[in-house]
Amino acid sequence: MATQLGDKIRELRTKQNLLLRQVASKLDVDTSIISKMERGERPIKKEQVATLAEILNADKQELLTLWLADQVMDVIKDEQFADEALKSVTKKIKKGK
Amino acid sequence: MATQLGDKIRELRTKQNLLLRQVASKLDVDTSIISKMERGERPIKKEQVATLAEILNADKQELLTLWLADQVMDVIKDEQFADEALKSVTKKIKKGK
DNA sequence: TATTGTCTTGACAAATTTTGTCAAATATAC
DNA sequence: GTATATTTGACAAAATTTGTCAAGACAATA
Repeated sequence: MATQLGDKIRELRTKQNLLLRQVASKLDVDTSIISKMERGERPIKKEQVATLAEILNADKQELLTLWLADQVMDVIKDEQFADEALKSVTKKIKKGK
Repeated sequence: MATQLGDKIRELRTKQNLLLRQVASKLDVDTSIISKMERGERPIKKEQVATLAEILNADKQELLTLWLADQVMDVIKDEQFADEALKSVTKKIKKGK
């Protein structure tokens, strides 16, 4: 249930002594949503990742990569042939597309 | 837009001289749905893949892997950091999960 | 060209899922 | 204890997905 990006955001936020409420207002969502995002209970929108990077002074590219990894993980978790499918996709994107 | 699984299904179906209508009735969906599935215009449900394998005398595992690869591809297509995210996920599932 | 059979397309409403909002419950600090 | 911060769950609104259907396009054949 936990996500890489959620964990990272919580880590960044607490290290900077920011309250959920403070991040929430800047992101323009309810406090409960941020709480759930950090704990992987609610998905984080891609556009929100960029905003979060600004709020938390983090590297946008790094957060976006974590976000994408979470998306992929969500699809392959509990899947028997995950490794083979991942290999196939990796190969495919390496050539051009 | 095209999918690996859709292409495979069409290939299997036509090689066996089966009509959309025939596959549709066995799968219990409208003809138009199969048409769209084959061309990647409609997603294929995981449960349907198993049924399709039976109908088309194909290897269930192979089709399921194609299905999963399509799911992953759907998430990472157009993504700038796809390669890095895939690498990260691959590493993560290799150690136990 | 008309006819027949196959496949494709688009529109539509029903069903499902996702989303935000809110209040109450819980936890943490003082 | 009080006060502040976070979590939880319920709920309706909004958005997306789903199946159904009829009409259109296409191909072969007479």
